[in-house]
Amino acid sequence: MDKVYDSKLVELNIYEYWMNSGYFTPEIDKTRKPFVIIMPPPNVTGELHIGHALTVALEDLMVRWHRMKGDPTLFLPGSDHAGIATQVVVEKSLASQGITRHDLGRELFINKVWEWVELYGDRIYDQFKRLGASCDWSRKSFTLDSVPSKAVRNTFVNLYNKGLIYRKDSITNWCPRCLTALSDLEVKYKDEKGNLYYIKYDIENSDSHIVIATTRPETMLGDTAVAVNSKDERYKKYIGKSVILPIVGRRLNIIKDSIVDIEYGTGALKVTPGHDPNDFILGEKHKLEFINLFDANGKLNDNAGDFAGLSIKDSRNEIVKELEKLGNLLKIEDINHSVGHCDRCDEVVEPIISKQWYVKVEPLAKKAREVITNGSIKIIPDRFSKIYFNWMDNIRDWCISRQLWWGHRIPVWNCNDCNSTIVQIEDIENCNKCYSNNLYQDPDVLDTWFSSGLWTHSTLGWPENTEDLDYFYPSSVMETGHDILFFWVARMIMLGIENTGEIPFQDIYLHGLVRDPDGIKMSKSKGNVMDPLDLIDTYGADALRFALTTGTSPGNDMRLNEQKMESARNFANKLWNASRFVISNVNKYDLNYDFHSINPSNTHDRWIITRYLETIKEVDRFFSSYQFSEAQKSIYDFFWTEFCDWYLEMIKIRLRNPGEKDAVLSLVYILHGVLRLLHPFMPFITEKIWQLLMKSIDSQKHQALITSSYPIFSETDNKLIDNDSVKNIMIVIEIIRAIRNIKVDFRIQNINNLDVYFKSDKFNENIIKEKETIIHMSKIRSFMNYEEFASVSKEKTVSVVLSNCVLNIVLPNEVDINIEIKRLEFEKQELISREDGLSKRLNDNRFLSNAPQDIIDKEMERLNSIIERKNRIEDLLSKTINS
RNA sequence: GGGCGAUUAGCUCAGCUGGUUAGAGUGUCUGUCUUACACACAGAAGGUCCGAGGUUCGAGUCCUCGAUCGCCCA
Repeated sequence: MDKVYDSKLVELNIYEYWMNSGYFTPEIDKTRKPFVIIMPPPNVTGELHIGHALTVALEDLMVRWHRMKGDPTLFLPGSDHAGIATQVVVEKSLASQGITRHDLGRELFINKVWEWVELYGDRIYDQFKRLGASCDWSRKSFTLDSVPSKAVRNTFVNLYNKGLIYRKDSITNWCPRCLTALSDLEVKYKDEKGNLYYIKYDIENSDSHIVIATTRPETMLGDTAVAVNSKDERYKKYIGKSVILPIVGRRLNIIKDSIVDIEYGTGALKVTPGHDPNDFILGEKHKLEFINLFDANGKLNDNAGDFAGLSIKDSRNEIVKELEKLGNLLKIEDINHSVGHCDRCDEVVEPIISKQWYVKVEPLAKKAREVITNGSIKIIPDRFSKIYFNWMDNIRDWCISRQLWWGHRIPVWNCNDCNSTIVQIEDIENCNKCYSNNLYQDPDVLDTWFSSGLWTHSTLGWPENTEDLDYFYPSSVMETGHDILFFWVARMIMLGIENTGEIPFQDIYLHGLVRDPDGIKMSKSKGNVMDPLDLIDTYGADALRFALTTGTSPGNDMRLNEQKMESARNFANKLWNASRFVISNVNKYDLNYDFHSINPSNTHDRWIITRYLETIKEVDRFFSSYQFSEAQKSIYDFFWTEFCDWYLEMIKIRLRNPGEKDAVLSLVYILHGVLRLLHPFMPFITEKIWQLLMKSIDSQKHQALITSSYPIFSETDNKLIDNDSVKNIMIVIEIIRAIRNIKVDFRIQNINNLDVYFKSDKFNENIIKEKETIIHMSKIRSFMNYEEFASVSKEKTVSVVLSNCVLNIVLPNEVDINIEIKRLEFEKQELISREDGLSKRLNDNRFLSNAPQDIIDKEMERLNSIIERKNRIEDLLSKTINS
């Protein structure tokens, strides 16, 4: 084994070994409940980013834990066609050759996208493999594969037939760059600086006028009314009259509506039903005319008169100029307002009227709400339930049609001859009614999230009643980022219940965002992304995974930086070297490693095994309650501090003695356990070491770590729990620490020239047994019982009072008695203040009558031990002063 | 406007049924190449747990109010 662990030499081989051995594919065993995670599908042409790395780290650790616990475990991978994103990428590439998708036409363009998918589609899978994701690749799925596509059509047709999908002319968010409708969720509102334009609308046949204020003056071309609040004294008199729309000259009625906010702007509202969601509602209510100003390419259309052909952005300037010229523009104010942007391309979204397909969500949402309320599905962390309810309770219909080419085409045909609309699962040649073949399919495709919403069951074969669907559905955990709770998780619940009648998963685990070292969201445009593949190259996949799950809690954002990566890599190296040490010792012995019969007699071994078993219990508890970071920390602390820093050092002297088989057995026992404990967090290095360890203890048979058993505390382990050994080792550690401290305090070089004497009322025997350990680890010359102390010069002696014994340390030089008194006084003061606090509590009747007995006992014990120590120090002080 | 979260050591964060002297990583300072590991070892310093009330024998932890920052929804 090399002195430094090199992840590059290990990871690829190990992954191939697992994959070729078929460890990722579960065996269906109907007598056992499977553990299933269906991976959130990444964009098929996307690249691995740090969010994926976190997702894999968390999912794979759950998956590996369950697999090792013996559950039939399925981790199902797949990818998403990502409608807009993929289409935009391919369009960009075509643009570099001067071609647009319209030049190619729909069919050729889609072929181009498929070519792209063929070329890059596997890249993201290869990247997931580098992270160590133990997915069942034989079951991988793509949203445009035939089964998921069939699921999409079935769902659409079912919902349509139930009246839950409908088509309607309505006001929709529309992205002028992507040239498609968007759902409400795909619009992100940002506070921005803008202007409030005050425009004068002259009252017809009158000298007076009304001033309206607007942030989007260009939409005035589509105004069809002016609305005021009937309680507004300023405008009451104008209700029922008309104004003349500047530039256009159209006559607009002045209507009243209580929705108009008297306080906002001038209190008079221009009503543009074609281009504002609120005005749309007003328009329907008051039966106003709806004027659409934009064409499908985001330019102003003929309804804009002289402005036709301008882009939306340009039209604002032109119209403002014109209003100014006409003297209708009174003033421009700076304001902050909330502006909707396209989630995908960040362009300002325009509300326009168009014919779109919608899902009537309310009936679905009702059931989806219920399964959280009644606990059928649990959200971790729980606080996201509230956010979920809040959304479900204010839900609006979901616009699912997109004016794109790449995606699931809507299964709706119209007959040009008889005008009928046919909605069905299978492609159609002839009209159902008139048998005409003069049909055309709805040109739109479905929102990508529509197919993603079926992911929990479409990946398992639905709508067919497959064995996979029967066995693996519903899945165990849906693990994903909290940012897509509505987009995805909520819709999977709605559609999962709708399609299968069952919940799609039992638990939802939501993770936070990975941010850059300054806490800023990573983005390519900001240039602050940390590339997971670079991090893997530099530090190893294990280190990346470990770093991503260190010190985090569910749902909370985390920052990643190089220090964390280094720290994780250092831990891997520590594991490597400790294992190197263990294995090198194993090779010196010919032992029978039967871990079931382990029962060492030495205190060191009994102590470390007890601590190991306690760690197992803790880890199991943390894993079961989704506290992965805490589980990881338990293992880290046990391994590094107790096992490496103390146990390994302690037994080094024993290992010099060739008869010490128990020490080697215990070493291997613990390492064997630690590797299994750590495997879900650091799969590669643990598997590699496992192979080396297994080879060294038994070259005949060895199983892979990935399929070995996760350590679990069992009843038979109880006999190995030895609290007396723990107590003894605590005393030994306290003694060693105290001696080391004195050596530093008195600036004694690290040479073995000190004699230390000790005295203990209760533990003399136990301490003397550990004499060699103490000498070795504190690097002193001798360690003896107090009786032999008489002959030693008191001037050179420093005394330390510990909780269970007193040490007298003889230094090479005389000790300044004043410094010694000061040191003892300081300790005494500290003990007195603690004693005061404790005795106050223990004299308080309210504490005694209310606190549970075990707490009172504990406090009592502490107080006694403090008093005892204090007395010893006082004793020492009086002797020191009097000598 | 409504909701959620965060505020704990210089920095980044844990701390999930309220109970020792509040922890870790990292950084800083002092030593050490002690034959598993300098990606290491030994030791040290460093905290009014955002503020103010309250509940309780006991509060970083529970409740109320407030401050600052962030996020979500409208």
